[in-house]
Amino acid sequence: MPVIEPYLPVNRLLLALPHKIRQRFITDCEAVDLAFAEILTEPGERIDHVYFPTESFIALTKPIDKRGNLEVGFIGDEGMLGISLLLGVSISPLQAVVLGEGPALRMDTNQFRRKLTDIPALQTVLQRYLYVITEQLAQTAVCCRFHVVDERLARWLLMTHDRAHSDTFHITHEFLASMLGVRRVGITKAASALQNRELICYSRGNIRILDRAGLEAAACECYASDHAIYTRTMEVKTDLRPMPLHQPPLLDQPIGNEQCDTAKRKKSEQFPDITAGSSPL
Amino acid sequence: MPVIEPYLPVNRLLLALPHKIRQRFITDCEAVDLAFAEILTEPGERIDHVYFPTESFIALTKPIDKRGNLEVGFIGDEGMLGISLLLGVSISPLQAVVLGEGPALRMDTNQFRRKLTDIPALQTVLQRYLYVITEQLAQTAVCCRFHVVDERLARWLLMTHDRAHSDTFHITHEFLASMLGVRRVGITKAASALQNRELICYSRGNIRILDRAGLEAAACECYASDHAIYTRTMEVKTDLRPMPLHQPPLLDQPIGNEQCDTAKRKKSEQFPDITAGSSPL
DNA sequence: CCAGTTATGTTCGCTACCGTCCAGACAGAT
DNA sequence: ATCTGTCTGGACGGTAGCGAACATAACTGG
Repeated sequence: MPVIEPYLPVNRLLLALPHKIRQRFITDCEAVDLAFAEILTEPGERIDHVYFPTESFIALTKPIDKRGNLEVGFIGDEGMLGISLLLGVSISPLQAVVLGEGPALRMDTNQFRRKLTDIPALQTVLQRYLYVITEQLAQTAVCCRFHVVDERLARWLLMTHDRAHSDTFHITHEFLASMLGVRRVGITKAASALQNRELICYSRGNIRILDRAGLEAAACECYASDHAIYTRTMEVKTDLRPMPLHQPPLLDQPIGNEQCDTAKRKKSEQFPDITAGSSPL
Repeated sequence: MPVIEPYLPVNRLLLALPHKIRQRFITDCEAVDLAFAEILTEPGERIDHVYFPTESFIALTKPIDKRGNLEVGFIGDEGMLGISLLLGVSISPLQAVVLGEGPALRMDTNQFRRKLTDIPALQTVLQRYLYVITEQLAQTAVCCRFHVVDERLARWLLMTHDRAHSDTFHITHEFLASMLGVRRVGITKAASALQNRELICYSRGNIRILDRAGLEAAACECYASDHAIYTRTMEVKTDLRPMPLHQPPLLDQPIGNEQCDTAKRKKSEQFPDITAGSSPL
């Protein structure tokens, strides 16, 4: 029984904008449909558009010496792709690949930079979002070092569930393996374990979340950490009118591609689903 | 024969400032001496001061469920501690612990925020620096996942060498183990291997770099990546007069502590020592 | 110079994951 | 109905790192 929450298909970062400005911003965006496995940015290449997923979601991955990739970040309707423009750098640091097909809003880089200048509240919310991203990167490093595949897989499934707006989604073991930086067999084994515990069921790439609370218990504490940091940082109700600062000249010289705790939470209500429309920033 | 480069003991980020402004900035700082193993910030706590190391250097670490720490970032005279203030967040995301004792410049948080508003060039250079940090976090995640202790140790020694302004420094195996997130035994083994190859020599915490080029060959490509990203991002000669933007309200509510390829480079001259005074931003 | 502390070296069995290969199972196309 | 490609499951030996314990060695302060 898939329980699909009623929600507004809008990016939640944009909910921080005053209503009229938000409407204007959205109409200035182009509505696009992202296709599964589509690559939106490559590391070292120029960013042409920023993306605000609404029902789609995106993985940020870092390629590594022929041994495959490692996912280091998730972007769903709680985030955006292209945040480095906030720092005046229009070169993508990472690869961005579409994990969940669906609609997104996108905007031309130059227009986005003008919006940043014009809309203080946008800048504020994106600065906080960037802070969250850096926290998540550090969390990912720790997770990769200390946690076993089973826990990491559970975390991954939860993060996907949060952004998929559905209890089912399509991801093969092979794909999962490249996200987590392990062998496909490792995923098969870990996924079997989760299936035996009746937390998920899957077949030929179709995954269904059966027991979300159980999955949260099976995941490492990194999931809870990420969640806590997001809500703590983004949901602070402060006035979004800032003091004047400056915007730097854009750094956009394309470069080569050569670049290379929480105590275990007891109950799921400690982690309100960030996909629920319940918590506007 | 330790070769100590002649250099100006000033933080290199500040070299991006026009001379007079830089002098004023430095006189507005407090000169402090950092002691080994001193903890400057704890995750989740308020940032009181920002630090610009000149001859000291600092590790950014993330504590993890009782299994110890993991270092996710280095701060020497090429960087600063407290960069999250640039995003309007005065809560430290990470723990900062002094690795190399020595002098640093520090400034009160509020004064620093005023400086950010007043000095466009400062904001610009720090935005780029933050971009570099995020890249390094992603690199660290990948490194932790894919590379063996020997390579990671070599990388760590190189990064320390870059910031220590000396061929010798003091770090015990125990301490190193907590930085790399491995057992002390693992460090002992890896360090013995490096010593047998006559790349380093050490005794009771005193480490001396004997063969820097050899160490670079022994390290994973992450070292080269980090280096390349730093120089690419920071050394672009652009005009540092920006367009007007805004500064957000400060987010400073303290929170609990519960939070939890480059082709292998052939020659060392591809990696000019970033500690050399040679490359002002 | 002895005793206590700190730093390093070594060993044991154990586990998670590796690289590789093969086998079955299912879905859609011909 | 067979074929073909995709997806999943299982098995092989090999290795890096774990946890725990113990053994030196060097420095430190009486």
